[in-house]
Amino acid sequence: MRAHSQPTPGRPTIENVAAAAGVSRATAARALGGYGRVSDETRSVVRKHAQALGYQANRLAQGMVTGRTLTLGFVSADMADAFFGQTMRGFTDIARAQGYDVIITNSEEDPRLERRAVETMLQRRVDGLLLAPTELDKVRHLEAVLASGLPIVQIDRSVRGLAADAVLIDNVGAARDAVNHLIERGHERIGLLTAGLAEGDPIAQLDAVATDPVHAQTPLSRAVGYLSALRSAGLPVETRLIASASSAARYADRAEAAVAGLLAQPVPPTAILAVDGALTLCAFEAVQDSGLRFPDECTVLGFDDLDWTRIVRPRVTVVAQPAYDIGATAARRLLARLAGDNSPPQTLLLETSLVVRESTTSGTPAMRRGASAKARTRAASAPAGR
Amino acid sequence: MRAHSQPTPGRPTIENVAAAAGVSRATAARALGGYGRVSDETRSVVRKHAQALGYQANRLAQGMVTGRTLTLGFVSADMADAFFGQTMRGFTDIARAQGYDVIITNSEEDPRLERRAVETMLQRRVDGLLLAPTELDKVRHLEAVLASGLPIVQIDRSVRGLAADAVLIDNVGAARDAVNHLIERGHERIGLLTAGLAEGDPIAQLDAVATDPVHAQTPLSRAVGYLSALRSAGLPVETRLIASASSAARYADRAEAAVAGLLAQPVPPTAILAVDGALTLCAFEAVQDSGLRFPDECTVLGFDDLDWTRIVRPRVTVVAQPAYDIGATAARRLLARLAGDNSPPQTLLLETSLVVRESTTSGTPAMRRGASAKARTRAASAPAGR
DNA sequence: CCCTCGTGTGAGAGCGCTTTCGCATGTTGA
DNA sequence: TCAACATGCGAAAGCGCTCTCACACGAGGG
Repeated sequence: MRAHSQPTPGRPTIENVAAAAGVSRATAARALGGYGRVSDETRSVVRKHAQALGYQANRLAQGMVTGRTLTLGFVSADMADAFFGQTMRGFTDIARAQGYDVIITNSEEDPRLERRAVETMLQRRVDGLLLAPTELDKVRHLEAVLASGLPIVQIDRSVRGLAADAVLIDNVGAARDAVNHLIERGHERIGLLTAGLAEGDPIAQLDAVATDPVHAQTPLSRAVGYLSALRSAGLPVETRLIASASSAARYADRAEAAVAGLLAQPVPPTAILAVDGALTLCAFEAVQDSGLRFPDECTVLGFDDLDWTRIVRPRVTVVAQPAYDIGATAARRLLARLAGDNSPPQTLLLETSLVVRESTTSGTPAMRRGASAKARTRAASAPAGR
Repeated sequence: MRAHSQPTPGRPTIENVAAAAGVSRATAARALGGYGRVSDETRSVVRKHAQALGYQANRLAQGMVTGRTLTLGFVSADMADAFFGQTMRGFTDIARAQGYDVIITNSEEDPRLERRAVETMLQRRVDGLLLAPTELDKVRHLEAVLASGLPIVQIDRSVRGLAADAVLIDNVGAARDAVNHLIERGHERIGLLTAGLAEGDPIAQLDAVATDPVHAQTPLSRAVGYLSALRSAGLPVETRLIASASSAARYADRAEAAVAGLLAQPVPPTAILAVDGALTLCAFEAVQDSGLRFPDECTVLGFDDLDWTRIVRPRVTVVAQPAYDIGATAARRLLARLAGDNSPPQTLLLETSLVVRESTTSGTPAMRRGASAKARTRAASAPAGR
């Protein structure tokens, strides 16, 4: 009763097209799919009828039989974030050019959500997966994914021991360069605003991270660069110049409180390095509200070249990440894997650039205060050695 | 040869699970899918084996037979844009909570790309579609989509005569409120930075838009609100106070040139209303570079409450759009349609808020210059009447 | 003139799943 | 004790497509 009274309950199928064109299903499929052999005449007839019927191939069915869905998955941390927004754009631009569409989800930096997201991607039979991993260790579920033959490309961070490509920046080097720039400008008392440090001695933690900074949370790798630059320059490393927002409430009040702590010291830093976009914003606001003259008494050098850093006056020197290129490069890597490239996993480090602006060059640099601060500092605390 | 020697060429199927559990395919499917009748014991046995095998249901196959893919499509204009980023977030958050994943594409405001994107979504058999339409007229392809039974929800703009839900803001009202705020603060010479006006008399164009501002490009609807506020207040409307970036290179140099034109006038405006996030940024930078004192000699009131508007000093008064809520509301609307709601199409107008900051309240308002400017203006140009 | 070959086409299997239908049980009420 | 029914399960169809295989046909070589 229900079976045959609805000849076209939904959308036209290739069967309908074939019937209209007076050929078999197989021929119609060949004509539209562009494979096998079909005469030119048949092809154009079939196409005409497909057009007339408004036929749209069912990609689910195609995927079932070919085993390819022409779909990629992207497990981002937060797609409303500027960095990931740019990355997504780069990724989808390249993917689309090759006929791939992208399913995008947020992990919100929550391992449970990430795991669920990856499962969904598997169920949807994506051809490849882009991932900003939340956990950098003991990630058996990702290894299982790779084992099943699904290529993964990581961005922004990279899981230790996972045999998957990664597209990153040189976090340690970028932070080191930034701090060196501050040192060249005469700063000797440089604060750090990072995220994800646990309770206890931050320097010990960072030295632990330093043994393998590539497989660390981004803010910590950058913190390692900060430390390294100070040490190379022979500057003392002070625990109380290191502030960290808990990674849980990373972008919230914790960061504000952390910076406030830095600035409320008897001898505040003359510069603060903030290691991601949100923290940079936070540091800038804190300095602005602290009563210290920006940038003369205390300046900020941040990560991520967001709009506001070049809008405020004086403008803010930042480490710019090639976010779009990270996405684009990751897409190309993934597509290469899909095309059969099975060379050993690569970790690509993209170039960052230090965008020097007035916050670190304008007017009187912090040298004057820096010098006096330095004297007091030396007296107050023993140089933090190794 | 190839047929049976590879028992598990890819991932385990429900057949494998059934075999392992010693039941039929049908029973295994029932146990895992949570439909039909299965004994508790069988269910747990099947689940155990599914777990052990790492079974992941094939959503393609499920989609084929059920006709539902649990996938939604989102044709955004530019996912790297802050407004759309927030909207996406709201949309996906709500969708995911109901088990839906989202395929996201950019139209780049290009009708051709939009059309192709919509086609892809159809081929992928999405259950519903979210769209920021690029063309607001003669959109037969969207009508065809609706006719095929696929629900569409529009955001940010709305196609004339399309029987689909839309989640928008009251652009005219928001702009009018903004301009009224400026007028209350004593401004009488208010410039407009919009986009998408063609060559020729801008006022005539806007009056045409005013007959149906809901189905107009967002910047133009807001321009209509600007005009309306000026007229209600009895202020003259001057063509040369209206600047427009071409919609093609909307966010590029054209906008800069347009603002520069505004500011280079013998008697520049004391305030500029910029009708979207990018234009606001542009206007702010232009004023900053113009030599005019901001905000005393010339201030800016913008759309979209982006980071920088509250970072710069003095901070900038803006019309804030509830971008996240737009996405979330649209998702709820779409899900309601999927749940069977077939009431007549709704157009939901979400509330904007005027975030008043120092750019329009600080220090000496522009009244002083405004007064003298007014005198000169009246002399120089006839009041632009209807 | 027959055999081979290339070309275009159709028949049919099968991708992994859901869902209907019917059958074999076990349970209940008269 | 037997009809009536609920319960759990398996067989099999079918979603829309791709792709292998076989077949029909005409052209060309021996």
